[in-house]
Amino acid sequence: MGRSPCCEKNGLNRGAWTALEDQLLIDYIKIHGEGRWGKIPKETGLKRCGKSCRLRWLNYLKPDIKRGNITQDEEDLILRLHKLLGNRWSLIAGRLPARTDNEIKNYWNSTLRKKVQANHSELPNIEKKSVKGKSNDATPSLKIEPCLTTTKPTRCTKDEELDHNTLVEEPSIKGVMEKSKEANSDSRDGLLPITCENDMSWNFIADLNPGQFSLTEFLHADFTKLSGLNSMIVEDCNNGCINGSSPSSSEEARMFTDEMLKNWAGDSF
DNA sequence: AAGTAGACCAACCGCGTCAAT
DNA sequence: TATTGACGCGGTTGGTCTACT
Repeated sequence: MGRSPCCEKNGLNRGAWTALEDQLLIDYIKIHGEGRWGKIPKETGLKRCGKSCRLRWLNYLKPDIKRGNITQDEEDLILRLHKLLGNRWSLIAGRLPARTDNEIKNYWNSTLRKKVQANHSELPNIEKKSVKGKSNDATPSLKIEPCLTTTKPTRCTKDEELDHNTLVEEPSIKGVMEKSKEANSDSRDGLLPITCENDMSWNFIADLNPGQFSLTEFLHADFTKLSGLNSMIVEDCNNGCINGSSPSSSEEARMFTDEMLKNWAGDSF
């Protein structure tokens, strides 16, 4: 289907927003609330497209946004969530109160990725694999891919939401395991083996209600139920799921180390 | 002081999805 | 059922600042 441009580009301002533009947008949203972004340029006289207005509001003007000074706790959480969810910035941001997906994405790209790469370079057997058909050169390009990378987000359809709600109401590990088995049984397109990387059943973690947990609650959440998942991951990964390579030991294959689970679960683990 | 490289981050772009018609 | 507009997302770009030579 054809796709029309989001807005007429002629005559629109581009680049940094001015204080006046910000004020116009704030005033409009104060009166009319969020949404109907397409109407904003027409009704306020702003020479910006609706998309720009939305982005500006969500990332900078919204009153409850916290900017800069990402704490150690937040950084730890971003690292864990990124390992869990991949580049699903909006989901990660949903677990970090008052942080935007754009800020987290930028922070990851500018700061955390390097840290992760530095850490991985100290672990010679993990992820540092040569590209098929090419030998490692002197400066191998280290592409750190999270276990659950999905380059494009998948949204919940209504059916999936139903599923998700069931899981939330009855968050038993059994249900999760069965869901995982179902996912394993219908190999997508008949091509992809179900792996840590493409197993959509992990969305049950990704799709916990945003705002359901505060940062502190998330960090202190009861992750003991994940121990069952952890063993599944070990099983899957021992079958060679991590980016197609076989981990050298089951310990390396585990998404969550015992220490991580212990940390997350607290003393009750 | 001038030039350059790298880091940071705000904003833009293209695409997938949803909902209304 | 097909079409269309709007929204939301992740990836990318480009401007600005800072450190270094």
